[in-house]
Amino acid sequence: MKPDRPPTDFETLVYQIVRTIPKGKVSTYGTVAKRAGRGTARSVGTALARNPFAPEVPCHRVVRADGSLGGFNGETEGPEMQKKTRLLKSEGVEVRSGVIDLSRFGS
DNA sequence: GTTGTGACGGGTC
DNA sequence: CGACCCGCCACAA
Repeated sequence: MKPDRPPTDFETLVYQIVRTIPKGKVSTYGTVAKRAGRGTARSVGTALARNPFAPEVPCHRVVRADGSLGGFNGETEGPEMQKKTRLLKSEGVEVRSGVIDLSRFGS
């Protein structure tokens, strides 16, 4: 199991930015990093991985730069669609083969 | 202070 | 196309 650790300033900053993502849209780790003005996609991914505010911070709205879902949920075309992907679609994001059209949903 | 890891990104093979 | 490599920054040991 992964022991919980108190979030640092950088992580809190990332959570705050991700939390501002409008429904039906998605952002990328690189974009969030740019918004944070600190770190890069690597650090943002690590921060979201430790996201202690699961329902509060829509980490599922954050995807990779290529439109791939990322580590939170990769395979969507299986017999049972993952919850996060389904939720993403519920938000109005078109997820095709585990890939999102950033051309339309990239905030 | 140094090393290793990670929900990434872009480039190269 | 996919697979592989290096570089990036933040965090833990």
